[in-house]
Amino acid sequence: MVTKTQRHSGHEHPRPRSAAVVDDIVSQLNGLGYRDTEPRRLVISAVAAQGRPFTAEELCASLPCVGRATVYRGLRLLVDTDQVCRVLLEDQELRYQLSHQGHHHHLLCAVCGASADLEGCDVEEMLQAAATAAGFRMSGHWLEVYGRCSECADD
Amino acid sequence: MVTKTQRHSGHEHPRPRSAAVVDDIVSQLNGLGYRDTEPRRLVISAVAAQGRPFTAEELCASLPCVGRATVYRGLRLLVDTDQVCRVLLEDQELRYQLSHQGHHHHLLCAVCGASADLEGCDVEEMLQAAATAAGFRMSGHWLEVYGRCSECADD
DNA sequence: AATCAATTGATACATAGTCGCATATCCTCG
DNA sequence: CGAGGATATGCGACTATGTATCAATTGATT
Repeated sequence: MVTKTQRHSGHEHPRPRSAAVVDDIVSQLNGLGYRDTEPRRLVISAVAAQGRPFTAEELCASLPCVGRATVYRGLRLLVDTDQVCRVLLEDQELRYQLSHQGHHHHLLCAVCGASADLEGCDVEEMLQAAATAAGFRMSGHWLEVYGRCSECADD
Repeated sequence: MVTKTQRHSGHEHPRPRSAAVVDDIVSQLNGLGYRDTEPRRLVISAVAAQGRPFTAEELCASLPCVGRATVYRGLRLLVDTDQVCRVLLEDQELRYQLSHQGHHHHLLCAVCGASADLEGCDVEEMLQAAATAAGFRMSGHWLEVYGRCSECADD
């Protein structure tokens, strides 16, 4: 377990993290013409508070004061604006996660559910080449990698 | 046992293979202890007759004489025994397709829905290395590649 | 042919998500 | 500051995709 509740002295990071994340997202949405509403903020907050990939229903459950449809709408908005990305588990279950912007892939731990970004992996060119060889013009791809994280690796 | 005589005339006749495919699948299932039933054969036949990735409901629709639950059960059995594989479209729609056995990936045409197997693409090692670097022990992955096939490539 | 577990079909249920619409809320403008 | 109108919310019904239940049927084995 790497993340702990950071009781931070306020020196190195001038702002409390999740609140800043929420503000940031809200202002981005604002720039796109979406209003800053109470339920929306609650949804974003809840999303930012999740430690690992979560399901839409989990999100609903964590927001008993917000209507289910509103949670779903908020989540959809976040996905559509690339603030949140979808993660597909090995058993086909669809989960969501705060996006670390830009195109990337996920490493998913089958045991604890943790997710890590796959760094330094450039499959793009390889896929491009293979697609071209098959007469396709590639426009995108979807990749998920499954395994066990270092903490769950011990059998 | 039905031994359908395979009339094969020279080349480019991609057609009357389906009966043989059905027999082959049925006998494989047989070897695993599953019965050879009429509805099951109908499902397998319908699967083999599909020209491209199909949805479960499409399959149901093409089999009005077979109960919906039976179609779903048959499809699940085929997936579980690796006779059929799942294909995830760009918009997250789940489709199915006769499997060409062994681990492989699909190239999916966004226009006509055709699918081709991705040959000569070995992402495995690359992913393995990246996963290891992140402290993961990789156990599997899921990859779909999207684009346009040669016939739909014309702009 | 008799047996009996596997299979089927109908229907109910489960899960994930969307839609319509009346009401409430934000935000811009005067 | 206080409308007014567009946007968003909440509710509940609805869709889509799939699974569970269970009585009735069927296929393989004897």
